[in-house]
Amino acid sequence: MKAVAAATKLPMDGNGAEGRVYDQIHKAIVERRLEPGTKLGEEALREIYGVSRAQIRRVLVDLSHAKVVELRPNRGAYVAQPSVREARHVFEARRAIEAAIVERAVGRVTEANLGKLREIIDADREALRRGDGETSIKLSGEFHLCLGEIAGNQVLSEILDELVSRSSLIIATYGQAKQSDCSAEEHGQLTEALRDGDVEKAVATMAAHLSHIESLLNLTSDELGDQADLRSILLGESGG
Amino acid sequence: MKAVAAATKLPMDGNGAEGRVYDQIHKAIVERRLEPGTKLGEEALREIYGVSRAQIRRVLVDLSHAKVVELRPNRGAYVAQPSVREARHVFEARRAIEAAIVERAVGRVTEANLGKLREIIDADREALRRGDGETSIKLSGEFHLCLGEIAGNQVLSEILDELVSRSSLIIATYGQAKQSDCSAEEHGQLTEALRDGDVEKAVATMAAHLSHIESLLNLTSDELGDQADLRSILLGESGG
DNA sequence: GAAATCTAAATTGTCCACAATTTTCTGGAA
DNA sequence: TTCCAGAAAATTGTGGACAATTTAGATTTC
Repeated sequence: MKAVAAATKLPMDGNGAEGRVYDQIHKAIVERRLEPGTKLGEEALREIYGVSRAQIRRVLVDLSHAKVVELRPNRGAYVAQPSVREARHVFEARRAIEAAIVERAVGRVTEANLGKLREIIDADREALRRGDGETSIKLSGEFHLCLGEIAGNQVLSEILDELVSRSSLIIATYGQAKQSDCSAEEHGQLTEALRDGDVEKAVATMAAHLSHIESLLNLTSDELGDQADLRSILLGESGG
Repeated sequence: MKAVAAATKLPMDGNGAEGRVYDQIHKAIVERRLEPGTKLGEEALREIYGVSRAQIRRVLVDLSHAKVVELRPNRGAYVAQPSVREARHVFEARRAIEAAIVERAVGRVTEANLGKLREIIDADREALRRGDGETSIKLSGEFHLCLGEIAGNQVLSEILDELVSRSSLIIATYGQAKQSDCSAEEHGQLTEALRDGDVEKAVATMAAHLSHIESLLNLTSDELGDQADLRSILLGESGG
């Protein structure tokens, strides 16, 4: 159950102190322990991780390339706050990329692969059962990355890695509090289609799945999620 | 005719000295003035551009994220040498990405867009006529990036930017010396399909076009192009 | 002569002090 | 009180000095 996350080599994976710092910050962002917009001060990070500021700066540059951190010149690094437009574009890109991945995966999937996928789905169901949304989201991402690995195209996998990470940030920004998560069920259907070698069904299921996730987001506002939330809360609940 | 290249904002575009250095090195690599595998020494670059070594290092990190430079720890920066496998994966990824881009472009293209595309094609034909392969290749890439802009999805555009740059490096590494370039003709067909709003034809033309480019490469060897070239030259021309 | 070993030079990696910029704090005027 | 200007503090940006590593060259050995 060690996961699939580190499947495709990130810029600095595990290499020395910088790799460790990169992994920890990246993980904290993707797992939504760091809220979008949070300032990542160099001195604070230096103290936390006990490395030099130069190393922190290098890590922040790498994280900014992964699009989970935004570097504002002379003003520091912040956990990225994807715009509504960016959110839509990311999901559209995922539909394109993952369609291609699923197409390839159908012709290459092995029994071992199917077992791995089912394992992730089961763990996801278990997490949902006990109300562990945190773990569920992580496992859901893992399912997609695992599919990327099965497809056997490193370039597509790396693109997918980035898009899945960004999706986490997007859900953190625009996800509704009360969110019925049907990922496990849809992942199950996808796995069945894969087992049956049914390309069309697999591709269609993936497309529907991604659109479903996107439809659960609050992407109506032109600005940040917070504002939209505020308005809908004030208009809807206390009746102005 | 200023081009479309700087359409999507790269990590450091134009910003200060670093942006200038980034652009110049990136351009030199993509335009094949720097051979794959060339060492990019920090001291040499520092002297050439008259900036500090720290700035050079930052630029090299950025270029490595763009996959046109490879950073080998403790050994320096080198112009990337894509493997055969990577080359195949890049073109496969391009088929996926550009199919999505063309799909979107069909519903959004304006007369002005079509004019711009035809302009690029005409310039390309003109370059080919006078045997200027250098310019032709650049314009060919520009055509694809322009299409990306028309599609209006920033995420897809940025992915495409990277893949087009990498394609240049791939062609530099595996392209045959004598290469019949039909890009302009195929770009013309694509533009017509776009004008007619014929999604299927446009997507099919793009897929065929990319496969055509890939088929002109020498991707038979398991290793670097140089070795394959050497063998085929020795076996084919002087008859061992 | 070829391979291996040691030495010297060159190159990359790291840290620290200082400069430049932004942010925060303070005080005063409307 | 609210707004604005100026000073102080905090933060980011930059360059250079030094350490660590790699590369190239010379010497020795078989």
